[in-house]
Amino acid sequence: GIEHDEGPDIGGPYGPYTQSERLDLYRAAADRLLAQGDAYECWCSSARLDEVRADQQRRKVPPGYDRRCREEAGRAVARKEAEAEGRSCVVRFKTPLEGEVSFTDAIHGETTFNVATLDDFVMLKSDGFPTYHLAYIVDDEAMKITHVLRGDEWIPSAPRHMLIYRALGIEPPVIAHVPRVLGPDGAKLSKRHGATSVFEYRDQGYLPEALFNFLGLIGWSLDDKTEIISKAEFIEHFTLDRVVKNPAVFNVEKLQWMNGVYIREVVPAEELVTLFAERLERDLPASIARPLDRGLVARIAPLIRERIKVLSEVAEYCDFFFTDELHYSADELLGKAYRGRPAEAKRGLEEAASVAAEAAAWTHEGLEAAYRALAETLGAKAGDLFSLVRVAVTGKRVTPPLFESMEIVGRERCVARLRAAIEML
RNA sequence: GGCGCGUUCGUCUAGCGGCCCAGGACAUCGCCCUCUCAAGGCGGAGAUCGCGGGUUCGAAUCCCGCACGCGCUACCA
Repeated sequence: GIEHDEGPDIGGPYGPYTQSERLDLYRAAADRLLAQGDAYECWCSSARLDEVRADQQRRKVPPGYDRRCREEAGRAVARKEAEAEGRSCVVRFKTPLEGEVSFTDAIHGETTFNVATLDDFVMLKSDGFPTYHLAYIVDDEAMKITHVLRGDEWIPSAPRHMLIYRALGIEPPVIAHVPRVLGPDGAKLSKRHGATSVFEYRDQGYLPEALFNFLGLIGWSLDDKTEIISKAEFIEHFTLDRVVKNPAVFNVEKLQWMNGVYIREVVPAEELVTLFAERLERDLPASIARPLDRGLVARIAPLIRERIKVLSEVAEYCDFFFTDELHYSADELLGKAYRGRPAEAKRGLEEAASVAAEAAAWTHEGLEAAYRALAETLGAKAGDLFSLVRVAVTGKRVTPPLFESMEIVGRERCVARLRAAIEML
């Protein structure tokens, strides 16, 4: 539910938005830097670069480009080799050999780096495409971007960016490095932990609003107690200075709880009916005719909305409303209460069927009263009798409230199902 | 190897010098409610605020050092 204002897919006033269509812009910026003496062409082969790196590693020396092409002499040699081999060059930034760069991060505050630890990084690749460092700065300037928010793994690159901004005479935008979201094991989110894509959460039945709320509260908080917050409130209150600096572990259990809250308390009833109907049409056995009866779904919704946390649970909770094909065993039917006493169970079911057949009004209140009375005359515990009826009518031991369910299933089908249970015993 | 970032209950977080022998939420445990399951109500357990020094009458909050974790160190982003 996060919408962007412009982009390659929806257009906008600052296109083109595709990098391959903006190559001239990057080239122009690189040329300007070249002309100013803030950049130089590097003709070194990747094979040589690999060697240099391997050697540095061996000598336990900080890795980085050895600047052979930084001076005219070295560059001439490299160029000759390259041209003989038909290779072209890259453009590297000519990082000052000493001094400091500092910038203010909206979350981390003022940070200063010693430029001596920076090497001469590539800005324009030999295929004419820019690296991220050049690309985002050129694009953001052209597209009038005001804020750059990115993962904090980018912090070490920021001083390079400051050097480019300075050389290009661009006023840097607000920059903020946000902490990252980790998997339960403290490592970065990956397939191992299941869902790494928002679509997986959508498929499991998490609502966009809930996921938005949850993600919004990872690394940011409104105060010391707010947990449920709408997108509108979020937009109204969000400030970068309340973003935390430390990484967060993705707590799926809390997401689950929050999704449950949205299902039972936040999403409007009519909307929920649509959501449930769509989900049921997808999850219920193909043998059940589509489209599903929305009126029926609407009656069921209030019964299950407070018992599920994710939409994927809906079908297993209420399939018996849609089909008469119930699958349960005699063991399940008898349960603990009637184990070894099928005759008693049978008697109870027979009486229950009569009560159902003869009940004056087919309402859950009336049914409940009648069944409580029946339990008493049978000398059975109400709960035990109800469980018996529950399995007979729904095919399972865990269901929405029994009498409300029976009211919806209807008298005829309930009686038929009770008789089927008796038959089975 | 170098550079950088981070460190409050299991997890997400509040806290920005005294209101904190640290508050809320999820999870967990117990009780209540109850036709099952949930939901709900009440209550409990759970953090020597990474460690060690300072500064101060007073530090989770300020300063320094260390430890640990993570990141970056590509003609990737």
